[in-house]
Amino acid sequence: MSKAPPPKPTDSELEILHVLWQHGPATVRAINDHLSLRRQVEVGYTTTLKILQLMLEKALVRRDDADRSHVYRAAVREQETQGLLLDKFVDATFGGSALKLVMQALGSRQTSADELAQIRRLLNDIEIQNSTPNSDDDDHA
Amino acid sequence: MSKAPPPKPTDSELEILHVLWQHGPATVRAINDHLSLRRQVEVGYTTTLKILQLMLEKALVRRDDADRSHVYRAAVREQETQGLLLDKFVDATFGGSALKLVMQALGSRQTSADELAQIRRLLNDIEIQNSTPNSDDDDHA
DNA sequence: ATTTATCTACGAAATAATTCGTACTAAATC
DNA sequence: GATTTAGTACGAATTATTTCGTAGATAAAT
Repeated sequence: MSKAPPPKPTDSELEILHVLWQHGPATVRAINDHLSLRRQVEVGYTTTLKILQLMLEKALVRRDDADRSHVYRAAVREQETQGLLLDKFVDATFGGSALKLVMQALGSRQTSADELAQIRRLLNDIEIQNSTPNSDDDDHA
Repeated sequence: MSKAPPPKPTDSELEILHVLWQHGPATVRAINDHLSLRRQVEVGYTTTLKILQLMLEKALVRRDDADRSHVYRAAVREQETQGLLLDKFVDATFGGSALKLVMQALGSRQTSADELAQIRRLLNDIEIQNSTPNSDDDDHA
């Protein structure tokens, strides 16, 4: 055995992952600049560097150290990571019920007609898939 | 100024709140028993006690210390607390887009026909409200 | 009346996350 | 070539969270 799955990123790590997902591979300097923009208080350069080094150990990022300025890039996918975090969050906050989460998200918040339409479309897709055990594997009654 | 809103509960605190929301006011002993059931490793009694004492300071719970065994009860509502946590989570994980969260929650997970129906009903309600600006404030009946 | 059990209070260790300072190295500039 | 600039590495302080041990008090049991 060799590959443990990458662990859940912390808040700071997630913030960095967002930058990498959005802008692609980047140097510490570039990442730090992005972080400092989206904050009220600037982040210290070595703080960002340190977190990236820890993320490297955790295999959340990879780095290219061919040049003096190392270039970091995300080693985990956005959707997968969000899904992982979502699972934990649903368990901890909504006792594992994704339905409750969705109801809360939609109910206690302003949702535009356009967004509602997108969700309806998704619901339709899901129902089609549920009622169409199209090929080999799936539920059999 | 006097009332700061109660802060975001930590994971352990949230676990205790779940017990209180579900079972109502309870002693440390009773809470600790519930926690120990839902775990692989038992929780130390004084651990639970300590967390409850911290929660009291944070105003997340109240306590009745008339008897020797103090009785604790939640001081924050389930929905409000979940909403608070949800907001933070949506910001940190989905860049503030509740839509992305809902799509992810519904898309990457098995959702039953019954649940889908409930969500549809909710969507209908929301659209009715959106298209019916009946009056500025609709609170209190 | 002792002893035992149960409870609260509190100090403090262990762990994790965040932050930054300092040392060192290498490139760029003068 | 010397100095300034920009980078990495790493130790360590700080803060938050979780955990538990121990002391002291009170009730219950013997």
